[in-house]
Amino acid sequence: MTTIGKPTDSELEILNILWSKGPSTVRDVHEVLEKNKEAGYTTTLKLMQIMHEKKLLNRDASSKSHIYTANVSQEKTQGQLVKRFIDNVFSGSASQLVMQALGNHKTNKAELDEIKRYLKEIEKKNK
Amino acid sequence: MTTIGKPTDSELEILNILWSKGPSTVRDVHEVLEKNKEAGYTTTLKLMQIMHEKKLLNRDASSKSHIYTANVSQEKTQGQLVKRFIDNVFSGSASQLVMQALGNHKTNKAELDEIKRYLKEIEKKNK
DNA sequence: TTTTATTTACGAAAATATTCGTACGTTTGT
DNA sequence: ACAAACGTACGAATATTTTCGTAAATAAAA
Repeated sequence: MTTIGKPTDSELEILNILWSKGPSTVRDVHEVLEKNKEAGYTTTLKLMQIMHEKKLLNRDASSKSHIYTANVSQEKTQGQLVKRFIDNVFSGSASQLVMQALGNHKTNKAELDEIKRYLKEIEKKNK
Repeated sequence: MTTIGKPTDSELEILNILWSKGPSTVRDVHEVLEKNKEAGYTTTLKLMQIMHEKKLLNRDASSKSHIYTANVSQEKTQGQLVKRFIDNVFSGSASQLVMQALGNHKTNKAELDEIKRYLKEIEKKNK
């Protein structure tokens, strides 16, 4: 298994767009990015080219406007990022992260219920 | 209130040491760092000097070996990092982060119990 | 066809983070 | 007093990430 380096913040923004919108051109992605921040078109282009070199993205170059797709799964990437984050910030303690996340973010009832359901599932499996 | 920029990974390593060991000299910190990775002494020194400039650290320069302490609280810093992380990686959904964290990290029973207790507390407050 | 717009490729500047060498002062040991 | 060890200050080299200008190719419009 080849371990892919941590995507940078900018790369993650692009991955998020591709995960949510599916196959997209540079312009598609750029238009979404522009909603939230100033950015030049060639900047987005360059980033996506680099991500393609790094195998973070696939591209179909058969038409003039190349079409990019994420080449890493959202779940797996999130998992890697969470693991690293827990190690860096909470010395490896997942429960500390969980409590910090629940404490500061005013979580609503629906979310809490979902988490409780999830906890029960885990406990069932652990038996 | 002055918002302090996100500490880099290296800075976070140093903060973690200071949070756990309390007031320390550069050498103290450096010896801990060395256990986990190659690092030159002046590199650690420089980092801590920069962190002092940025007001991340306090220092007492009254003795020859300056004594540094963290100038940001662990809880608050972790909170800021968690918030940013949730925004960047989970589009603001704390519960998604929680489930991802619980799912991948094989959490043991003691930790799960602690989390359940914590959930109950939150629910009580929300009433 | 000629011009205009769109897109890729590419190099390099700018910004940020990390690492280290060296000078110089202070303390410690001989 | 002298040398060795230790510590800070500081500039600069590296590395990494982000940004953008410009040229060349292709497509679309006039």
